[in-house]
Amino acid sequence: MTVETKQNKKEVTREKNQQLILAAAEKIFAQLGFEGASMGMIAKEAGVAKANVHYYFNSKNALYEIVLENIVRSWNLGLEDVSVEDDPAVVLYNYIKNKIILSIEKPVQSRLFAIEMIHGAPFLQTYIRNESRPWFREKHQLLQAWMDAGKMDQVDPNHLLFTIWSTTQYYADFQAEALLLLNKHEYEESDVKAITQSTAQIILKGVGLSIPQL
Amino acid sequence: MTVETKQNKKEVTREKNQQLILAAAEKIFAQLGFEGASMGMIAKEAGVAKANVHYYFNSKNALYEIVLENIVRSWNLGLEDVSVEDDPAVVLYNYIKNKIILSIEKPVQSRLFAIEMIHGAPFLQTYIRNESRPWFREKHQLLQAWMDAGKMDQVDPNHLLFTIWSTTQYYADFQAEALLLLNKHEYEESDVKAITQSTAQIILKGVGLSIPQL
DNA sequence: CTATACATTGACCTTTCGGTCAGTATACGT
DNA sequence: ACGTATACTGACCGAAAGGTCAATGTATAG
Repeated sequence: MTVETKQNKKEVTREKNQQLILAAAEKIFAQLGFEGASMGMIAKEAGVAKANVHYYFNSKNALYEIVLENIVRSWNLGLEDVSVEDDPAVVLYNYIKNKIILSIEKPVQSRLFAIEMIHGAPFLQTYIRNESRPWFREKHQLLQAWMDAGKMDQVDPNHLLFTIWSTTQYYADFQAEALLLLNKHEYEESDVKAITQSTAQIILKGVGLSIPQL
Repeated sequence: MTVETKQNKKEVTREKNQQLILAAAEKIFAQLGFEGASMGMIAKEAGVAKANVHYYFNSKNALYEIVLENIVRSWNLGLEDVSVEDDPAVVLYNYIKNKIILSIEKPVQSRLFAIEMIHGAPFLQTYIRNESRPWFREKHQLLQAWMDAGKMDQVDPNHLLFTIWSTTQYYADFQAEALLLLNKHEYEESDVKAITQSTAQIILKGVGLSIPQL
């Protein structure tokens, strides 16, 4: 028997219920917004009593904040170990591809983040200021270095990043619009391929790169 | 004295208050979402009694629906009188430019539409199915015709339209994020120019066109 | 086995919401 | 000037929300 495998039943239950509540909260919040969601609905979705949700997470505000920060932490990844030496075409292609996959697989999280931004980032303001901004500046410099080295066109790095984010997140946030206009009930595997191909083609060619051969 | 200038005071007041309420509703709904907004807040913002809001608009649902439909009607413009004979570079550049101007000038409306889509388009579903879809198909054919004529690259027309929408609306919907990362309090005239330039450059070049000289 | 600390819950409290209504004020037609 | 249709409002209602709490159940330590 491996070490550390043993956990007492209380800890297991605690962990399980917290995860259950967090998952339920993510879903309900994204579906109905912060005000539209109720602690009762979250409790029901998680399969626990309402008072028990308050036992683990003091208030609705606290629960919402934890859900949001979890999401931001998992989304703010990508472009981590990249240097000026790398090929921008490969790096950007993979970044776009991963963002699209994330949008298709975790649309609920993307939408929750979008709602927070639309409302003016009341909960995430300081997080973005302190955590996202340094990351953003770093990537700005990386892109600028590539441009200065003549590896890609001169484009405002800020807006290039915004363009990548907006185009990829669109398929999660505006899924309802996209599916209605495409006359589909859900994205299929072929759609994901087409989205990735089209988006990468436009953006990469748009900055003087071409889709890398894999 | 010009004809038709004369209106009785009641009609004037009626029209004025309705507009006041609609403007207030647009603002409050966009700021707080449907559930977050309250009829009391809308009344206060409009400077009338809550019961008076119900006098003009029967229910919160009805008010929200009217606000939404007004927005969609004014946003679904552009690309109207375009034919295959026109230059895609000019047409797309103007379309992008106008969408960006609209996003900067009416961010509240853009956000309200975004919230509706994020929630799965509960109110606008039939409108999009019946009104937007034919428009969408038409523009799809227009783009396809340009591509078949060799006037621009072969790209999925659906995703090209989605790309234009997402990149332009980003600056309204995610204004909080953009401004925080750019370390600004509001967009300036120079930003609008830069946004238009960068976005048009990437997208137009991305589909084999170049920014038209005006 | 027993005591204790933790987990869970139904019942309850206060506040706020959408909506109603009876009554008052105001502008217009006669 | 007067009566009527329209505009407007304060007061009120039931429902539902977030949150609290005392009481009960349950797993672990000694």
